[in-house]
Amino acid sequence: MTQPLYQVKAEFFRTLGHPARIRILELLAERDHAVHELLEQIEIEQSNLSQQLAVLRRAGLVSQQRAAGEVTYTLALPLVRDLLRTAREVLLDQVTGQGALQAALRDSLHESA
Amino acid sequence: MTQPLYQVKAEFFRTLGHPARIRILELLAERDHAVHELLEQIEIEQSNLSQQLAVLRRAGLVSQQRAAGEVTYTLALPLVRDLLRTAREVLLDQVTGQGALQAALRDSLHESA
DNA sequence: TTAGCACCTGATGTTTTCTTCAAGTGACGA
DNA sequence: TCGTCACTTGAAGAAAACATCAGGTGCTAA
Repeated sequence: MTQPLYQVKAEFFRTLGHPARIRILELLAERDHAVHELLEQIEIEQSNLSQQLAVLRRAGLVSQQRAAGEVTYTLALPLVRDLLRTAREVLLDQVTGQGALQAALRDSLHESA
Repeated sequence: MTQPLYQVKAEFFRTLGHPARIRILELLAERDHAVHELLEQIEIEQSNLSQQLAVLRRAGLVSQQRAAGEVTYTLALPLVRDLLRTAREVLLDQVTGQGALQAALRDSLHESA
């Protein structure tokens, strides 16, 4: 019944691996949002948004609460903010090519190049 | 031609969203590994491993170098180590239920509960 | 130059994920 | 109670990702 750890991790990352879901999480990282607010920011159909929110709910990444006739979503795991920030850093690193540069530098320490 | 940022991010996370690829990255986070070494640790077929390595290569997450008749893979972006660590923290947070607890605590600061 | 090891690639059938549509629920005001 | 607003759910076809197989490349050593 217990899944291997690397499978849980993979599933977790796959949950983040969707444009709409990333946008949702980034918006929620700023502040809580009602569904209709998310809908304004993200150009997908309402029912599709609901589906994606359901995926995030099932994964335990967001939680919802109903109030004043609207449903508001919250980031269930505050640490996700850090994860998103780190991911941005990785992508920045990749884009500026510093990744390759650092690797080359590191190699030059124990190669004769 | 230029893809929206959230799509790039989603693609990035999707690349991490596979059990074998996660294992590869975690092994490479420890130290460089030759393909046959990876094969010993991960229970998939050789050709499948190659496919997954190709995915990681295309995504720019790993790089390969040939030496002494074997191909060795390296983590191309050192920051990926941090990302994997943060992801572990998030999952730990989720599992211990501290996510919900922290959220409740945070809420209790500006609600009257 | 041939053999063999280490690894990569392309094609193919299968599973999974996505999007969309249609129908459904639940709270609230008229 | 009826309608409506805000949102969710289920089903189904389309698209993407996977695993596997067969064949291929490149290096090394005999």
